[in-house]
Amino acid sequence: MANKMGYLSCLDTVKPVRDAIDVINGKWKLAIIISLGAGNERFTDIQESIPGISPKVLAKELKDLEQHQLIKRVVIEDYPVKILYKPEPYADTLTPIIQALKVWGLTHRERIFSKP
Amino acid sequence: MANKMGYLSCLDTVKPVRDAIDVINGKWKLAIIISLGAGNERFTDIQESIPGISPKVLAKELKDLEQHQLIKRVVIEDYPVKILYKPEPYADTLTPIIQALKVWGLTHRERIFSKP
DNA sequence: TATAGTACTTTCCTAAAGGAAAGTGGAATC
DNA sequence: GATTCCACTTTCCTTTAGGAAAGTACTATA
Repeated sequence: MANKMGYLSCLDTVKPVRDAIDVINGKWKLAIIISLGAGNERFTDIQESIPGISPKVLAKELKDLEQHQLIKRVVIEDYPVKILYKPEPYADTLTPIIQALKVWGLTHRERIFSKP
Repeated sequence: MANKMGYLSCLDTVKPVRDAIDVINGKWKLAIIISLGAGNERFTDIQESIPGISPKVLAKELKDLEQHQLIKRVVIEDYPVKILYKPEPYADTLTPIIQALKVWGLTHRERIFSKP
């Protein structure tokens, strides 16, 4: 039996792209990964390195990223206790995505400012 | 004067990445670009090629993408009138992002299913 | 004793995203 | 005359994202 669809299938690309988007969705997740990648480890440092993020949102996104095994929360039993967030090696696999978005964002901004 | 920040700056990456995310945000925009890239042009074809998308959402996202000059809406004055959506050349610049997301999505899914 | 820092949580609120279902208006087809 | 196709729109509703501001529990420091 022949298939009856009049449209062209694109599921082999749409589905994995959607899977990726479901993990790194929202305004903040990649920014947090980038900040950790730059070396920030403390809650307050991460917060200050990302302009506009509130502590509530940061706390929630950190939990999400931990669940996806992209970062880990490390408790250092000093006095006082220190809490560090570190990227897991798995977070490195996001580098191509971050790079592609960075390049595109830069040229897009150029385009917008150069042709009004 | 020295700077007083205790955190590491990552704005040179965070800002362009956020710019890009602001354009391709949501669950559907990249899927639509992919569908058009695969050759779908008609509203109903696009809708059927992307499982789960509703006509309301599709109509809204198409308008967004047109405003960002990533696609164009073409009216063909036949009887009856035909409406075609075509990707602009600028949409091709998203290919590296789509590719990176596709690759990541595929390996992520493998990872999830192979290690429970 | 007072102030400051750390890592959050809590409350309250608004806006945006998005799903479900039905409807619309024309033209074509049965 | 009725149904179907196309490209949407409209309405209603729920969920999610996210901002603002204040609070908390602990410790350290002046």
